[in-house]
Amino acid sequence: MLQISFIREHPQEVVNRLKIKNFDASQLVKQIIATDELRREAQTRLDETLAEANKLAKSIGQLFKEGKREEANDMKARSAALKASSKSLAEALEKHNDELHELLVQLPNLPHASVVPGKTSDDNEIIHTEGEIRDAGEKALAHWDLAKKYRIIDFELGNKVTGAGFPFYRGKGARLQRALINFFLEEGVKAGYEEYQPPLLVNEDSAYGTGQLPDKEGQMYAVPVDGLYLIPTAEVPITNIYRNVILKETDFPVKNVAYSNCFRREAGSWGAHVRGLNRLHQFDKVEIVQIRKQDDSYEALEEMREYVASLLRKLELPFRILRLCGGDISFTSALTYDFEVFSEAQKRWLEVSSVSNFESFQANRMKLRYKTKEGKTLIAHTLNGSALALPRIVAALLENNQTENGIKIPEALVPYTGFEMID
RNA sequence: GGAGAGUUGGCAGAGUGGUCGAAUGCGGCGGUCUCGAAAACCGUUUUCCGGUGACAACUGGAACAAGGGUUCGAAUCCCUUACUCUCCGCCA
Repeated sequence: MLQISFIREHPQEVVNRLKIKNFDASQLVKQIIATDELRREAQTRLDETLAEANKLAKSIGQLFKEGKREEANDMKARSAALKASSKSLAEALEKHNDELHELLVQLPNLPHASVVPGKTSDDNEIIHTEGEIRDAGEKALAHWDLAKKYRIIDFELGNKVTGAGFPFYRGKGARLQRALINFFLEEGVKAGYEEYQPPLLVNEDSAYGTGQLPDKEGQMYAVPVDGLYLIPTAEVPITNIYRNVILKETDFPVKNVAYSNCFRREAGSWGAHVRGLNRLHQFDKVEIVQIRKQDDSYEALEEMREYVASLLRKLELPFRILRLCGGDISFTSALTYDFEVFSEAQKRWLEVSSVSNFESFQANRMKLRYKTKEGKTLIAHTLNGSALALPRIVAALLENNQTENGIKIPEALVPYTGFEMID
């Protein structure tokens, strides 16, 4: 959510910058400013009425003490009238507040100056490519075939027990999952992140805080009887730690890493290109979250980008980094880097990580602030990134490392798996 | 799940209808003292929304778990919800 004060002072800039995201904000901004004006008027009138009522109540008390009962009773009548009008003013104010809020949440975050216009993912800029792409040859198997051949992931069994998109991992497949999770967490801790193990279900306030509600309600599994939601990413509980919090300067930088299962309904997004591990309803992911002061959040973003690159390097996977164009960047993000690894049997790039700076967009909605040395209270900046999501990493590891004798585990991972080959 | 008690400022903890945004202690910040530090002493210390004015300042309103109610007036009385604690039951 953008700050109302910013919109009020820079309406044209908001409209111009949102054009990069192919979002026509001109009407919305007009409505927001008009509603804000109504809201402030109502606030002023309510305050005046309440001020009078407060004064009156005080003098009534005084009169009672002095025994002037009759005068007091006269004033009571006036007070009652004030009460009625303050009530209707309060209702009007609340209505304006709600309306304003409803309008504000429709406005996407402003893109960073480096974000280029564009319509779709085809317009994303490839800013870095690294690693060797080998020709896996005609006989190369896709990961779903490899999974079956080595009996390490069982999709059919998942279908039977739960449904599509909920596979079983077994044997060395399960151990590979566990190894990757540990590897990612250990690397995160080494890089200065504090490890958290969050709840997998969150309440409505939390789902709202990071913007899953109301925008992406249909994407989350819900437990309505308890008012809870299954998290689509650890970002939700981890960022919500700081909901309604005012940090001190000395608390910075906040760097957290968390592993969680992630649950996504992915309604209506199934098809041939999402076979196997390419898209799941339940998957594993290690997430990094940073909270920064306003002046160094972009340094943090670059640091996170380099960190994610270092993970892929250690896993010896060929990857590239994209800077998302205005049309592909998310509603809440100001600047996003996507990481894709090349899957040699499918012969396509698979997105494995998304690293974003949300600037104050999330923090404003969550009321996450910090106090400067001078005593000013500012909205913090939030950033997060996958580091990393497992399924597509596993898909690429299986496909890229297949040999006649089995699947070779990258060296960096062997201490975690305890084996060098899946065979 | 049953019975009872509770939820106040960063923390501890007063406050049972008006003088309470809220005592006191601790912590934090600034200062005096000191070569420096500790101790002591002095001062200061929540947040949000408005208005005037604009690096300051002044001023109105709101918030004592959340929401609603009673009352001229609520931290204080009533109701609902959430959470915490104690005892019992159940249990990985």
